[in-house]
Amino acid sequence: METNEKLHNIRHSLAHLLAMAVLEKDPAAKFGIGPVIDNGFYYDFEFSKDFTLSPDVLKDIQKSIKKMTNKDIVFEGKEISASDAKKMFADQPYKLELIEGLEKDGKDITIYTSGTFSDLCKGGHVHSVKEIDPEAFAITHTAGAYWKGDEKNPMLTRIYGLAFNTAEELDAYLKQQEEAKKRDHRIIGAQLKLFTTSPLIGAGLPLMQPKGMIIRKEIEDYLWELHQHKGYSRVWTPHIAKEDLYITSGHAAKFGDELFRVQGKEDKFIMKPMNCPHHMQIFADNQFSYRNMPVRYFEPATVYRDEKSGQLGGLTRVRAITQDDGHLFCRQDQIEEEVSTIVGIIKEFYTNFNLMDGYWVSLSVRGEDRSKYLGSDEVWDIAENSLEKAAQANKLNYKRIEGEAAFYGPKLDFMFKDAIGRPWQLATIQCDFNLPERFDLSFANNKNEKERPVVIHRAIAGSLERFMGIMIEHVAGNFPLWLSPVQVKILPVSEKHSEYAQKVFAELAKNGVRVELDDSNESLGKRIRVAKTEKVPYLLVLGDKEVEAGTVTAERRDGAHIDACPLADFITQTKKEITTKEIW
RNA sequence: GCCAAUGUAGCUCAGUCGGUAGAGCAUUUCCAUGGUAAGGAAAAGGUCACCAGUUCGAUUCUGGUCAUUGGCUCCA
Repeated sequence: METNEKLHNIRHSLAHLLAMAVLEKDPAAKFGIGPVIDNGFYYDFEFSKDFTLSPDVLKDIQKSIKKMTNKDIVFEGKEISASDAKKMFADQPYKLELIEGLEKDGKDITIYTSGTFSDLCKGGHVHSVKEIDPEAFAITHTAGAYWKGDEKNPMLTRIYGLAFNTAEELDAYLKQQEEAKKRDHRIIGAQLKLFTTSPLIGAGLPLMQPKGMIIRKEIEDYLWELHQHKGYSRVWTPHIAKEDLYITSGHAAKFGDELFRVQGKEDKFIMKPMNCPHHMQIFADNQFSYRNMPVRYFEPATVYRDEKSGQLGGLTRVRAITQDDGHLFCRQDQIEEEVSTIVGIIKEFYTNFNLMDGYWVSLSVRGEDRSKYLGSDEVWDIAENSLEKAAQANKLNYKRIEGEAAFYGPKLDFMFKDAIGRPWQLATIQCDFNLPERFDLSFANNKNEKERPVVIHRAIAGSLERFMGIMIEHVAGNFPLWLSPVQVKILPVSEKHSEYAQKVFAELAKNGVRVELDDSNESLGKRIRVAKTEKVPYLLVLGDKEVEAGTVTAERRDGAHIDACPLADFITQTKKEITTKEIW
């Protein structure tokens, strides 16, 4: 705890020093705020019009901060009146705004002085900047950031810095960042030829290469496998629909300029941004009774959203999103059981991908601004309570989060942590009393009256693109056998062994193993190297020994060896590992 | 969308203070028939992202567009 506090103080003090250094370069700079963040600190500035913050200037700033840490600069704090503070920061509009805010809230105003520089600040510094190790911090990069995080406000320039107790910790952090970069799904995706992009196709519209498509298809098939015996039916809906559909559903008003619009010869269409209204039309085509409920539809469907350009990247944020979408229509008294079934599917799915450790669930409910949501308080209360009960019944590690609900209903959002600890929102279960109302959906209850069904929206993987991107990074390209685009690669030692290699290849392929044969005109060492960089799970090197004995010699990606294994045994074992989705 | 950086061969990158470009890997062909992480040689490959402007001349300078990256904002 004490070391944490010290580190916090170092980072906070460095933010002050950063401001001091900036002041040397641009005496007329206006100051925003300079808080401590994970791994470091930042400070927001508005620079003079004629000042440019070049990379060289940034280096100079870092140099002058390092010099400061040699001096015995001491932080001294004192409480002052609002009027004094306003005088003191008369030429600092952002500071004035902060002072007025503090004054309004009746809070104390303190300033901290270090050398010739004073800043509005509630404290938490080192005593003297000499305590800061000049080798344990770095000014890293700049970015634009809206004042107070509101895009209506002016954009300031944010300077980021890293800071740790020791130079070793800084080094370790930088190394870890490098490791994370090697896992980047955009880099691995290009190396392993999983997907690509083209400026002619457009931003946020990645294309699946054959190898990427194998992974995607396996994930999709697995998802369907988890649903097909639980009462779900596959449906399919077109990619565009008339604008009226989304006016009725309320999505047109909600999504606004994020909708891709398609002008037909006569009608206005919209590229579907979600599938719910479509699935509701499928439901509406039937005369269901209470005996038929729940009715469950499943569709891995691509939807289109015109996300802001600056928001797009890789597979994790795209404009063509394929959801493993499902909607089920049920009676109110069935919600809890249905949610439990879905939770079961989610647990099985994520356990199999080794992602269950450290998960948590957000029970996302309405915020204070009720104008953002459809429907009455009464209906929302029922929906929120049903989800909470289901969360409790399933012993989910959940937290209630205000203001995170969908506009039509509350949700259970599942957060999972990947191999390097980054959290991702993936699965979601949403309870909806409102869209059925808008589309006037009904079934016949046991009194033969029309009753309104509840709709549960749910996605397990969330988006296939995003899930795939996360998986690539989670396993760093080392896919489990069942997901690997190439499961086994055969390398004949020389041309003499080609015939046997062909035979082994044919046997494996016949048994449904994804197998490649590399009999190219390259040295064996070269072909092994290529196979390793492709992260192929099993490598079979076949030479005189194997031909003679009719066996295979395999090396597993993790280094395990299988020597002189009869071909039939290798096939049986590989097939078993594939069907059980074994992870090693 | 906003702030900024970047864009040279399929990939990773040199280079040109304005006179139309080069390496390694990959590709193709030939030689070598190789037992666990790069055998050798040759060839081919570029409208220097795109479009304007300045200039005798632009890959290089200026402006715009597109794309990518890092942030901010957003993510039903």
